[in-house]
Amino acid sequence: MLELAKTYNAKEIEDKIYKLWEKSGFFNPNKLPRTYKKPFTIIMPPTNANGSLHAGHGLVLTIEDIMIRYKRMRGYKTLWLPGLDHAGFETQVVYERQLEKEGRSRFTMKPGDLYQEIMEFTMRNKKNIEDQTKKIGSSCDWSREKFTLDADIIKTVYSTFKKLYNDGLVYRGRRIVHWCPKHQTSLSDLETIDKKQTDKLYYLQYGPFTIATARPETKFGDKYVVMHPDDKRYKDYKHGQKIELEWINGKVTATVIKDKAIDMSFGTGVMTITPWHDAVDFDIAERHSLDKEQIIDFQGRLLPIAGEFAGMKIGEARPKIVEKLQAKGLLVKIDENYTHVVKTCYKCGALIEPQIKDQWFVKMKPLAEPAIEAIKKNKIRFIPAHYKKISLHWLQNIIDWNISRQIVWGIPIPAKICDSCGAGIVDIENKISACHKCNGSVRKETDTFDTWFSSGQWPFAALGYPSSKDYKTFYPTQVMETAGEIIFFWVCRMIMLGLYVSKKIPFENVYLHGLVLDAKGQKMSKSRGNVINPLDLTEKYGTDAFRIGMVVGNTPGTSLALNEDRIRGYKNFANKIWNASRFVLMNVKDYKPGTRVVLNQKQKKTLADFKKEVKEIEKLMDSFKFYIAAEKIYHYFWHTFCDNIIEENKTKLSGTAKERRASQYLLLEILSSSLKILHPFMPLITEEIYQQLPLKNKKKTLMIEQWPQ
RNA sequence: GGGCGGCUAGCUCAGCUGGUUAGAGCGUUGCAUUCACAUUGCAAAGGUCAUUGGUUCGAGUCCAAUGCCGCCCACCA
Repeated sequence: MLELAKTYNAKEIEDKIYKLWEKSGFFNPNKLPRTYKKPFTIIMPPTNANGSLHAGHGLVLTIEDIMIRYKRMRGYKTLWLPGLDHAGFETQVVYERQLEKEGRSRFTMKPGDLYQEIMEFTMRNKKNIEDQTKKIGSSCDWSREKFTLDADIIKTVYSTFKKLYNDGLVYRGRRIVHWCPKHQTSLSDLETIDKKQTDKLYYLQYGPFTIATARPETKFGDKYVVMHPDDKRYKDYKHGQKIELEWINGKVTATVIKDKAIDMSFGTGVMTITPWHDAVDFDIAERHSLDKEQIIDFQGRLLPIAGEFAGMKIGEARPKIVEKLQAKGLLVKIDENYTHVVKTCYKCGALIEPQIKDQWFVKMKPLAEPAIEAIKKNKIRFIPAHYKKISLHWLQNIIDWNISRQIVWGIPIPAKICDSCGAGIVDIENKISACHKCNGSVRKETDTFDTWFSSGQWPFAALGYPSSKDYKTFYPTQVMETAGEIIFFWVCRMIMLGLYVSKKIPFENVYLHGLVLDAKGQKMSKSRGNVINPLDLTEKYGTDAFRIGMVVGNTPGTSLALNEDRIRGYKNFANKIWNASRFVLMNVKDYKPGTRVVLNQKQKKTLADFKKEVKEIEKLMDSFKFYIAAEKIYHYFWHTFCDNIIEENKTKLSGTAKERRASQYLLLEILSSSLKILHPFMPLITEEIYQQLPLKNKKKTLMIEQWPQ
């Protein structure tokens, strides 16, 4: 039937078209015609399985689908592999909030039960996320969908862990970590947020010295007093010298330590250290092999060393301690306006309490070096380019990565811990029953991996490293497209782990999009109540309008203010496409595809101009400038094809038979080719119209049509 | 303390390796309408391209400095 409904209704066609594609099988590269040889692969950033799609996902899916559809039309064997991320800590936090609402707590549950519940929660979300991904029109290969907790993925993650361990790049270390007292887990340095705040700075009398501190409640165990070796004010005190002095809870013996980490211009140039609860102090203590003592427990309460204050929360204890110090005449003065930076948990905002804990660390410098090398040699192209500098800067200053988390929702760390010497022994087969160092008894490690440790291996793991056919065919991949926000969390780590395990860069291009903000340019958040659900927009304006609206003028790397008017404008465009196509279809009913026609000079030029236009768009697509390409197509279709070409040919359609045929040919030619170049951006409407067009050598779907030459 | 962006029409933003009267969408104003489309057409108004200096025959585009705005990184108690 060469007819389109009088009015365009996105809802009526969208589900139908998606089903048509799924049925065609062409999402799966193996089912593409044989001529599609050269692989083009994008591994989709695995979606967090803890909620539903947000506007950012809408952008990810749109941009990646544009690349995939374009390359498929250019004859590439395209694979777009979808995935789901268990998103360890993120998901557990979401689930814990739910538990809280129900008046339950993870700390009173059996770990196994909690794990089961979160797994069920995740599986419910999985279905939801898949349906939503389809609504965006994503042409990904569902037959290859992976989940970060799939058995084969865990196997790969374990073998990487073992390899790192054997190479001496994983160690279990008693080191200071970022501890969230609310979530009862350690975090990596990327998972804390610096917060500026103004507190009181207390100057305390410590024997002959005056020391400054913002945290008097940590000072009970302080028995080292540190100063710069070049500080002339304290030249009479010698390194290692012992001093008897009266402190909060009685007499202590302090030892003088000289260390260059001290800033002579801060306060009095002298400080005491609390190695258990401060990273700088920890380093000083390590350098001089000093004792370290825990003052605050993991729940944030003072330990018996605090004497009468034991058991108190630090917030409660602080004023009382200050009171006592004052009573003892040890409080010199208080600076009320002391502005400093504190670390907070990126999820709950709780103050991070540094703690010393045995954790699994990955030595990063040896992993970073090959990555730095590859990036410097431009083996990986960053879009936009300035991310190259950003990545290099981070990699060059990288510190060891704490990959253990004290949560149940994740991949268990396959290891045994020695009860007597505390050694950690990697034990993937779960066979080791005694410590290889001291022969002590061992217990199973209960920590899980940082979720980024598994997602950092995603490109090769999801493709079935090391021996699958897919891995051999599709790896390394061509493009990694994700949010610029997670360049360190994810992209850099994928580069490092990819190079380390597979010996290859995991992707040739990194395309980083910016944040999607609300219409006013503010970050979307549930608490602000300004979250835009992409599916509301596709519902209201159609998926195609949403998609092209998301990309036009949206430069990679910069944030996008998602204004509804923007999407509405493209709904009008979809309507324009529909009506122009309807007009052409109405006028070609008597046209036989393949008929010979004679074009006049003007028509020949029109065709030639169009070809030039296509070439330019092609160039833009090849250089990842979708934001310009989309606008160009839009402009051509509306203001050249509709406003000029159709108008010019209207009279000829009612001219001589010869003239009519020529115009029919021309209009059909440009319309069908325009639909092809529009297809990556607006796949649903273009497919629907394509299905109605009278063409010679028509393909089963527009999706596998050749890009116009 | 380091680093990275941005500053172009009322609003949101394009403008690649420097080259004729600086662009788009939305908005605004006027006119048109039984023609595929009012989810339309035609036309118009609107910009000292943050500032200053430099390179150049020529700069929104390159260089330097300055000023705002935003972001990231960093162990100053």
